[in-house]
Amino acid sequence: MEGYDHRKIEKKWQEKWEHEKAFQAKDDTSKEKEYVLIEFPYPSGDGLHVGHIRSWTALDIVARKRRLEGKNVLYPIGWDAFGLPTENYAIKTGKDPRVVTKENTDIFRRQIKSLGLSFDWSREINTSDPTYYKWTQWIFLQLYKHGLAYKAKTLINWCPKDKIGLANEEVIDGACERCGTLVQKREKEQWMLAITKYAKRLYEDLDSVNYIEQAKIQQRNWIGPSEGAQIAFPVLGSDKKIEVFTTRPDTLYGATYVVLAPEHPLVLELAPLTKNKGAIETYVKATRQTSEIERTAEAREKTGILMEGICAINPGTKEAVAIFVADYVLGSYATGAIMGVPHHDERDFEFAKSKGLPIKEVIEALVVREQGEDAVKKDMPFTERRAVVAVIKHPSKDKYLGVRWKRTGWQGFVIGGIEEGEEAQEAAKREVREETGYKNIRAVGILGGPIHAQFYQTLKAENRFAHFQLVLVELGDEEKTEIAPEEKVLHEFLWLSPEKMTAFITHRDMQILWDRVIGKICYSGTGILVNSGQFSGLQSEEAKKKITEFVGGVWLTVFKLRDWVFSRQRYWGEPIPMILCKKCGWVPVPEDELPVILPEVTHYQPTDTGESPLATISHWIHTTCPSCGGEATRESDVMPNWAGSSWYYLRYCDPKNTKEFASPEHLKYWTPVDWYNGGMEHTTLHLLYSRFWHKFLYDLALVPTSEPYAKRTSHGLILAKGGEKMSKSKGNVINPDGLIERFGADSLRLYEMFIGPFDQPVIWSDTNIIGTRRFVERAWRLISTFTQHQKTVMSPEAVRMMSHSIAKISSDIESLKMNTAVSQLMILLNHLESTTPTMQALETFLRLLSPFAPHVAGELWEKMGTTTAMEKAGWPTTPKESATELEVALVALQINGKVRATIELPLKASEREALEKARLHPAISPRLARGKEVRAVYVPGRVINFVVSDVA
RNA sequence: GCCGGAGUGGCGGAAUGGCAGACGCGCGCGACUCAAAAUCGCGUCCCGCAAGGGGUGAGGGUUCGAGUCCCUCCUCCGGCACCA
Repeated sequence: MEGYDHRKIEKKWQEKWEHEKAFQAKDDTSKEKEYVLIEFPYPSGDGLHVGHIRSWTALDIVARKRRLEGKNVLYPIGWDAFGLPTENYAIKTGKDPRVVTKENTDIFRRQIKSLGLSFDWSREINTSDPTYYKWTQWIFLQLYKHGLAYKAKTLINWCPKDKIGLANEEVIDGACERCGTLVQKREKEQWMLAITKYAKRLYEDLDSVNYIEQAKIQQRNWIGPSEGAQIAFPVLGSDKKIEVFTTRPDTLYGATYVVLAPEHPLVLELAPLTKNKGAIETYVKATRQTSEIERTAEAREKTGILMEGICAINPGTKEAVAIFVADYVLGSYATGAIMGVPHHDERDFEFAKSKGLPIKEVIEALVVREQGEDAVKKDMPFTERRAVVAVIKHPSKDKYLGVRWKRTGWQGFVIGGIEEGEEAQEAAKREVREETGYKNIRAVGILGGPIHAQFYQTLKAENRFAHFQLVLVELGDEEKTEIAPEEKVLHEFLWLSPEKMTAFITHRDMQILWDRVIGKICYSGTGILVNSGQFSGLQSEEAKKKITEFVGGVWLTVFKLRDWVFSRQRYWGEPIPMILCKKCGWVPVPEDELPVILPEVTHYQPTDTGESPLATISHWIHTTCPSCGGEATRESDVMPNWAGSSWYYLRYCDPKNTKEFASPEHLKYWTPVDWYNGGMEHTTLHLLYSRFWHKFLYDLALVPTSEPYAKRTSHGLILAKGGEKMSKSKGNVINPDGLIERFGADSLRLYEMFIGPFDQPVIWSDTNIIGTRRFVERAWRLISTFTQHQKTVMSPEAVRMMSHSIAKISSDIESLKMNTAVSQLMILLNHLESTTPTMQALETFLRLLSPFAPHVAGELWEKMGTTTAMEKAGWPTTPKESATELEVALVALQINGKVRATIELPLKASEREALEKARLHPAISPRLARGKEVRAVYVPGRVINFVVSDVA
């Protein structure tokens, strides 16, 4: 027997696949296609990461299975080559980024091939290749021509030491990634892409795609729609209006001030009308210099400045309200201005308190019970009741009396109805005496206004509409009188500290009242309007629309999503194909002059002014205007590295096309991507950006589908020891080359699939790879010693094992449960080893193994001397009429849910037969005899459970 | 704070509401060997000699039966975070 030599075998098969172009996708539209995609890598100097292997092997298994199933598979690879690390390396070494990229992609290509990944190398693309970025620039021009690319002033991250603009991902905890200097904000004109125009569609169309739920949720949160009203507050003595956005127009009558964001244009317009213009301008300036960490620091006190001498009119109350400028209001969200409603918004409450502004209650809480046995019954009238809630303070300690109702589990306070003509305080005293027996009530006071609750009163079988008044009761001492016995059994009492009480309370209405006792006055929920003119008495939902209408406001949806800052003051990216003419303004480069080639430079350092190194190349920068022929300059900013990756999956369909980014025929055949796997870290940037570009191209009828990816899955990260991310700087990166050399690509592939649930993060460990290596060796030993003397007919047990394995592995691959698929392969091999397998069984095993460990499977297949080529043999399927008809199964016998024995029973056994047999079992019959059998449950093929009372 | 995900042996982890710990790593014992490695066999949740009992972050609930479903809470991880 020849030993298993992974080096020899893997080299042989990799050469064979390369030579035969085994994985080239044919543009053969007569065959059913499958487009399987992984995120193309950034070719960093670190080489391939074990994390790449996890994702790519999983989809390689999918691609290989699809080929065996007869599909025409496109599984492409390329390079997302533009980007910061290469540029930073170039700055440090002076080496041309093109050369660095070439070196790195060579390393990646060699490593990928050594893993036996079945990529179609004939479609390899590179985003930094002019034949590729020509089309990236072309798409940008289309965006510009359709009004989706525009220039705007934005704040960029500026490192004052390196004198360089930083991308968000280079800012770590508010400091420059390289030198640690605190990052400042600097204003700069930048190209922007109007992704917000697509916000609604990007949000709604998530319903039409098969993404993992978490990715959908994250994108939805990121896009962040929010419905509300835009309401104008006129500025007194001026024709200006402050437009605020609010989701709670029902609280308008409680708006006691308005706030403008420091960036709001009205700030500078209104400042001259104020008495403190200078101070306002100083505040605005100061905000801009505040660093990111300071601004977002936790528990930071809200700052702001009053615009003295001017005020606005609350369109509801018609009263004058103060105008503030404060940086807790964001300039980039909604209208950049808010109305301050301190009583019903936590942030406004905090601000109003620090500025001494009026706090006005306009909503009384209404809690509607919607689930559980006391949920409001629809179509049933309400009976109204007034009630008191008595919060009783301990005579000496800082404790309050908690009440637990034994029957329902309701936990709260002493509570009771107010009788006809009774005062709330009187009612509270009476209830406290009756329920608790406390005699010496020292003080009683009403705390705040009423709150309301709607629920179903189970005892009386009616819908209740209760109005609670909170009464605070202090005791003189702990002396008690005996209470009525029928009261006594109803509840128990506990003295609780304020913290314990917060956890003790079970119902929301009681929680709201308790909040008042511990000083939380602000209530941000909905309820019934008060102090709101003609709207008083309405409920929040109804009042929202009515008040908006009354003050001439607009009901609309705003999004958290911001437009995409598309400029980078860098070198290693696609030049933005725009020209600034002194006469004509911004003029796009004519399409027939594309690509605008990224010129070679001598140094890659950005300039002191923060402009791209391109700005210093005068022969490139100075050009003529395509429109008027006059003097003009090129845009020196480049695109972000999200640009090339926003459409690369389209280029794979037709990578050599010089006339179009891809031909309509090829796109029609190959798109959409059927299965796209990538990291969760790309959910809100890359994935959203490419959906945006795709939808834009769809609107121009250049792509056939409205969504690029039909299905999206995600792999969990592979972490280094201690749960840290692997990075070169921490020196904890695992180089796969050594593992492939020692254990072989097949063992490594199997190990990465076996390491844990595919979608969860795992911590890398070197020791366990020995397990999959042993598995491969055992398969090798078993099959390479195979002789023709083997049995030719499978035992029923073998048939069962085989069909179960086929079904399990097939479905596990589809749901990326690769760890249990490998486990099943191991179980199957264990079985084959312990029996005398048939040739057919061994062949099926190899076909199941081949997507996971293609080299060794191919070699053993060949060794078996099978006449059909493995690719032709196809993916195994379970025989239609399997042996399940006759099957017997192990059935657990339980007494009161506890397993006492196991017996073999035919699947088809009737309940009577099964129970009869079970009752006779030595572990069962004595136990049945000792008690009284109440009932028996029979689940065929699974379990028999005897419910026995009074078992001794 | 808000939105997700996860808590199961020494470790990675299995388990359509139906025999908890599959499969693998590690460990222990044995076989082979002069010996070791490799390989093979057996064992390996906890308490107990055993019979038996206990056990899936904690506490309740639903069910004949709960790791799995419901409620309350704790811990860890990820994302967002003054979004009006």
